[in-house]
Amino acid sequence: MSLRYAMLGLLADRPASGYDLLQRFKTSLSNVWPATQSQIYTELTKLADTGQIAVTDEGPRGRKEYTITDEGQAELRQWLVGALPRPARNEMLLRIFFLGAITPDQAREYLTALETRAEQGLAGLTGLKEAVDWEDNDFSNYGRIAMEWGERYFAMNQEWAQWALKQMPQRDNSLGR
Amino acid sequence: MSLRYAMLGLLADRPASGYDLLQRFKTSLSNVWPATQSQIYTELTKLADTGQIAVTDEGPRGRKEYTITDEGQAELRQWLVGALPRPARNEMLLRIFFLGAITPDQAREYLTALETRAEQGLAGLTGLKEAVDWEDNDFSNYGRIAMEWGERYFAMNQEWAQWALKQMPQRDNSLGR
DNA sequence: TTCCGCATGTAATGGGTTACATGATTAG
DNA sequence: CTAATCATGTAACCCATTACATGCGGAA
Repeated sequence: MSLRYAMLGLLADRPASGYDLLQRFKTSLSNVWPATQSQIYTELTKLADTGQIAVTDEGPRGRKEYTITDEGQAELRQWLVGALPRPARNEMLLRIFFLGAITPDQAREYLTALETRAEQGLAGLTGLKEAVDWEDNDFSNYGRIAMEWGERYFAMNQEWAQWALKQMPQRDNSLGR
Repeated sequence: MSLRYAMLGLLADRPASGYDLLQRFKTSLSNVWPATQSQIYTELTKLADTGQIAVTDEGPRGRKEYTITDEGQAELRQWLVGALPRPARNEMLLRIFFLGAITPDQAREYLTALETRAEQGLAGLTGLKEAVDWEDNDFSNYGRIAMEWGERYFAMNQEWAQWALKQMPQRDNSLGR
């Protein structure tokens, strides 16, 4: 349901083709709202049918460049000021609840993997932060705020995973699975 | 896809009917993996068909109590030691990217609402922590670890929202929408 | 006897993923 | 000429949500 708004949001920043949008989803939005090629083109057609975007240019290879319309802008704004989204499912946490079904060694492996991922995620974000050329516009400014969330999120996860490992019974020398 | 494992996980803890599972989803798992009544009953039928759970008792009003089978246990364990789940979509963050489409005042409202929710979420968890009677078994132990994640998560969100509000241009006195 | 809670099931719709399918341009 | 990239579109399947639909049992 939010895919359409993600697309409207990107098109509000600047006009783009389906292919362009796909690239932007792969880079800046991949961690936040992944979208497939299939989905993007299907949704573009729907949005054009309902008049929220319009083809404003055509290029080689059937390229169609879409621009957001006033109706689309209004729709986007309505979404942004609407009720808070309810938090999504969390598979990573769900697994935690059931770790009693595997051995403590295996459970520790899981927590260690989470710690590693958090560490790498943080490193990745730090790299990205330097790679991006931050401009002085809304999109960049709010992008930085989103990135700050990501950094804090990864840091929190790393610390939590370390804490959780300390809660576990240490060193299980039993053999076999 | 994870719903089946959530159900297997609960049934690994103890046998239950669809109705029982529904209650447990509503209480302990609602923040982590919400599930509807409809979904639970449909999935119970599938799991029974594939032999991962079995009806081990029947009660009044057509009540069927299900127990996890060895095959179900194996399936659950395989999920738990499998590849790390990829992080889910984050609508709350997605909105951040596009806040430039609304006024700074409206954007601040959004951030304030996030802060409030984090604060309340933290309070709710603290209350829950005291309400639950923590036993000395795996399910309780890992439940505590999951709860700790929740506390840290809400705290992080609250601090981040406060930080984000400080980044915003202060006090916009312009009129109009 | 009446209401609440227990208890189960199905159907329609929408969104997401994977796979299938095709073809034009451009750079080397 | 050939490979990589640009570029779009469709179909099948699965999962989740909402709504519909029914009925028993126990307590007041």
